[in-house]
Amino acid sequence: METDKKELSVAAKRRLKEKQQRYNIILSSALKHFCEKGYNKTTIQDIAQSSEIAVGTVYFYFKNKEDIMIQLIHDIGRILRRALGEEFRKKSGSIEGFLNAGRIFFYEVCQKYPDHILILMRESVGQTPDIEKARQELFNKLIKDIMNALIKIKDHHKIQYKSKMSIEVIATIVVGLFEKISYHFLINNGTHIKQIGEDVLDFIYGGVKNLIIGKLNDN
Amino acid sequence: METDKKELSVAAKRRLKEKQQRYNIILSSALKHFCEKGYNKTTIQDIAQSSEIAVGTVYFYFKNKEDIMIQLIHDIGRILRRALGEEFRKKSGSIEGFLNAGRIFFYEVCQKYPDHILILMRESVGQTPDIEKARQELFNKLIKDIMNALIKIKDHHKIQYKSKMSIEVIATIVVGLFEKISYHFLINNGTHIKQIGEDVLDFIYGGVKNLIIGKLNDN
Amino acid sequence: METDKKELSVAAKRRLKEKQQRYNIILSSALKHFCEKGYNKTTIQDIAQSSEIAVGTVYFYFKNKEDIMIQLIHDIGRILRRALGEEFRKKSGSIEGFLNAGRIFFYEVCQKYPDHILILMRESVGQTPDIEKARQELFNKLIKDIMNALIKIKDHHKIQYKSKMSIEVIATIVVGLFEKISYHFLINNGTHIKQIGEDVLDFIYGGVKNLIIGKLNDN
Amino acid sequence: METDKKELSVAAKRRLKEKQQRYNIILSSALKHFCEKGYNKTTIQDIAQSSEIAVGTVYFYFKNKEDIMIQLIHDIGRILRRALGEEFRKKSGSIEGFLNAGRIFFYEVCQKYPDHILILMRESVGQTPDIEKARQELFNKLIKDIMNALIKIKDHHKIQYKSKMSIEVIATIVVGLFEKISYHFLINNGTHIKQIGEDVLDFIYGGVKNLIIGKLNDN
DNA sequence: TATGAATGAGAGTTCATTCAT
DNA sequence: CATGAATGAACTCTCATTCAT
Repeated sequence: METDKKELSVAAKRRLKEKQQRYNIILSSALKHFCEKGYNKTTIQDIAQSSEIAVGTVYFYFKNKEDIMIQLIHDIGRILRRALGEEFRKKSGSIEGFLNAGRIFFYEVCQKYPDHILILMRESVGQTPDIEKARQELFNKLIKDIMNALIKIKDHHKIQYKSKMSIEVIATIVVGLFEKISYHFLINNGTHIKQIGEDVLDFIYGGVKNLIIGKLNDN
Repeated sequence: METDKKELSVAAKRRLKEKQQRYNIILSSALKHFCEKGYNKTTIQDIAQSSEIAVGTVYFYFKNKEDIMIQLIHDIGRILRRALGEEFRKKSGSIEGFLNAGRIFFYEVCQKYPDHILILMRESVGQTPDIEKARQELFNKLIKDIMNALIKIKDHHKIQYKSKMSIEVIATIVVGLFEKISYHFLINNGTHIKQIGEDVLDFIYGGVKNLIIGKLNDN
Repeated sequence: METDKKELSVAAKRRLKEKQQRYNIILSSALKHFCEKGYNKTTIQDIAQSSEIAVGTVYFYFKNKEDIMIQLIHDIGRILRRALGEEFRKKSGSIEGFLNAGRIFFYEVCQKYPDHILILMRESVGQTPDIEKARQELFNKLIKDIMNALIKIKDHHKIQYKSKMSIEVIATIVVGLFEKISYHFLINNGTHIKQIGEDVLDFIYGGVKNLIIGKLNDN
Repeated sequence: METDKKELSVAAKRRLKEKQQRYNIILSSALKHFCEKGYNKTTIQDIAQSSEIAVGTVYFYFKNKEDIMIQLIHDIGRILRRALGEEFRKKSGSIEGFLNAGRIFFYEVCQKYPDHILILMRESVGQTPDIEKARQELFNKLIKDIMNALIKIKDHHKIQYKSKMSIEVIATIVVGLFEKISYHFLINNGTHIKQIGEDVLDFIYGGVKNLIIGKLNDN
């Protein structure tokens, strides 16, 4: 009896695991196709076929095609924010931590998840209102994360920002800057990354310095 | 005979003018629809209807739907590069001219052509390979324009850039930065524009200063 | 052993009762959904969900979706024929009993089972051949019930009908008449029911009188 | 020149006529299929195929499948109301004209347009809200037409109706009665029509007589 | 040049039914 | 008995493009 129960439980666990796996397989199939052919040219058939399931099964796991893209954006958001959040926390309040987060994005996230970045920067743009909303929400969250980091920098380094908009401006600039840079250099060609990265960080450092009153003495 | 010819010539002129007008009407109808509904959701019938012509006529003026978007991107490119080019030429080589160009983009182009900017930044993204190509070419030209301006600054101010990539990095950053900033602040809401604009220019100025060796003494 | 058997028997009874309950829950869920959304727009998943069972379980109790509708029609038939049969029997052969049956349909069945009536009059119409068959069979039975009542009236009141078709015509008319009346007045709005009911019965009475030879003295 | 113009005009007329013909072909194809297989089992492909046009062309003439059914109902309405209206007008106000209209429906409309009647009575029932609306509207118009005829009878014969609802009740009954009768006898079998028709009219005559105060002296 | 009816491949989505657990 | 994930055929509808007039 006990073994029976255990076996059942094991079977249930396995089924649950399989379900989660299927979900992930569909998502990564979609990611691959969206990158290769674009969102519009990718059909549900394509996704089903390379996931080795029936078309209808896709609709068991996702509400519709749009929903797949939105979940993908959420995934990317989780990856990005976790990576940046960790780095912000390491040297909380210091400008170094801030620049390190940029380094992480540039050297690690973009290298490890180029497809995800491509989805976020290109394939999810201008599709449907709901996808646009998900994209915007993610960017707004990123901007807020960066604004929080900038506020901590203010307190830690005992500085002031030039205007009440400066924090939002810096955060927005940094996000746009990384968006373009990652797209321009990583997607088109992957050379001189080290040098580019350092230049970008120098640019940001210079930009931030020029929008504060006070000095960023490193501790 | 002569009078006939003259009459024909007048008629021909009128026809030519009408032809040009139709072309422009189609383009501006398309612009409007692409902004409101996006490229994919806009149909040729939509464009024909609001241009008050037949569907078939659209195909006399444009090869296909894709071609309309591409011509639109070319238009936007002409507007943007003319505005920036003029400004670069005014104070050629000086950092002020460089920053002024940014000011012009921010205060004039974005205000005057918000729909065009939206097309370039969002609706033309991730559609077809040829559209993507046109978009990329425009951005590359803008980046090159800026790189040229930066080279002139180098000569004029007698400075050096930190690395051989710096010029390209700065140009790319500036384009991406304006892309995000214009989208984030101008499209979403139009408040505090003056303050934001100055912060952005300060940021750029700081960023550039941090990527050069030498001083930007205003001659 | 015996106790075991008894326990089993109790359990079996309970299971049997539960089974019957499930069957009824499914039927009433289907009834509700068919009325609200129509037969075609109602899915098995809808029915399963509001019955709080799994989709597969529905197929244990019913052969298929069609079967659910057919059982529903049988149910409605049972309700209707029981109510009318009782009334016919009470004053067997008298025209009063005949009119009373109409009264019962109008004042009691329609009030108590508006959803069932809606199913019979609208939602079961024009769906599948088998459903149509079940519907027709029910109506034919009703017509036959009424024809039998009319025959008894003939014998009891010692009258003749004008033609050999008259009985069938009256029966058919009465069914169609109630169908439309119930739909028009009870489903759309429930006002003036008393007055309408009396008018309807007067109409039927006048109609019947005009199709017989002899007098309907209430002896 | 003139001949040219005339030829163009002729061509234009022909094209317009062809367009109207296509519209009618689609409508009659749909009518046929809806009767044979029912609304749900009929596909747009079916209709397109037997109209010898492409699927897309159907959507040039009709908004969607629902729209085809609704236009069909409108057609039926026009046929019915024209036939009845003519008859009502012939002997306006007399009970004979009223009964004659019934005769026309029974002996002519049902014989000439059995498929249309089947659509109205069965295939259009319980499909979509908009179809149901069109159906209801038609029946309501018919009921109103009959009510108007009954009012004229009141004035002409100088009679009163038993209650304020009587007119609406009679009209509703008559519509429902013909609905069922036509369906029961014409669709199932077409025998004894003459006898049935007379019985039905006698029934109606008796019913009406029993809901009025005064005498229906034939002028 | 201009027209607009016609095309038809192809898309997303639904859902009754099955069956291994 | 009950479950619910999986199926896949079938449907409606779209729309860029063509071409006879």
